[in-house]
Amino acid sequence: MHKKIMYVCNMANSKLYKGSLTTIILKLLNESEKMYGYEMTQKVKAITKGELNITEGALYPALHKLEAEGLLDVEVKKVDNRLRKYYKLTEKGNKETVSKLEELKDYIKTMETFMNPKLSLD
Amino acid sequence: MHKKIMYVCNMANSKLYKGSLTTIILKLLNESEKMYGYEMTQKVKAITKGELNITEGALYPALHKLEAEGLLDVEVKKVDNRLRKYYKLTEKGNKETVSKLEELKDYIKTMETFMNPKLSLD
DNA sequence: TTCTTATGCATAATAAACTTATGTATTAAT
DNA sequence: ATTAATACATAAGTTTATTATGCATAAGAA
Repeated sequence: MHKKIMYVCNMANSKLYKGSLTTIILKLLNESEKMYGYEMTQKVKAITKGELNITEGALYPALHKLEAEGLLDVEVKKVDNRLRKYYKLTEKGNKETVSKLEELKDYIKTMETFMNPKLSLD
Repeated sequence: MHKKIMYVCNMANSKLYKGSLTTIILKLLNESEKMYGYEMTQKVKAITKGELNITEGALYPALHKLEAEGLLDVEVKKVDNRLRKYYKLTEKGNKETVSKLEELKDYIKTMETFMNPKLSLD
């Protein structure tokens, strides 16, 4: 291994508020039917124009956890002599996706209410 | 102590995305000039109509940390024979408030972009 | 052809930021 | 008289991320 610093460009980081990652994964799979881990990191980067960077150290354990909870199914494939683990939502996963998306929407609405309060409650 | 279960009504919880609390505190002090801890928990509850409940176990350590970082100043007062620790923003705290609010706005914008992508990037 | 970057997975150590569960103490309400 | 509200605090444990590695193949640049 001749790796020196493989993390050079960490770009003033992307502040992932803890708790969002699971929702992000579920949302991706809700749209794409099936995806593999690396693909998710690239897609998130593309959609958010580089503002959100999912680290692999967070992503893979999160995927394993979701699988263990029965929210995801896995299917391993070999492409170009490299492994890919394709994940897709189970039925349980679909339900959880709905509630997680609802939860995020509520959170955003709440925080916006908080940031721009309509009436002062002093 | 005759305390049995003081946490009974935990109300389907309030999902505070980790990382938001500091921003919330700074925003409160940015508007109210000076506040004490318990007052913050009540105000947040009121503004968000009970959707956000700051727990004391999170709040007080957070306040101590912000003070240690020089973002807050403290002034202890005795009201009705009970202590109150009034916090207010320092100059450094004012600057941090601006950047934290900016950061939250960016996060919300990014997540909205992610939830409602304008163009499909498949 | 050799080095680097990109693709693709994984995990251990650490840190941050919470929740949960307590503890103390005074005042107000039932 | 007991409970609820006000007001602080902290320790233990959990969750969830970052940082730092590790392995392996393929593609591209030097």
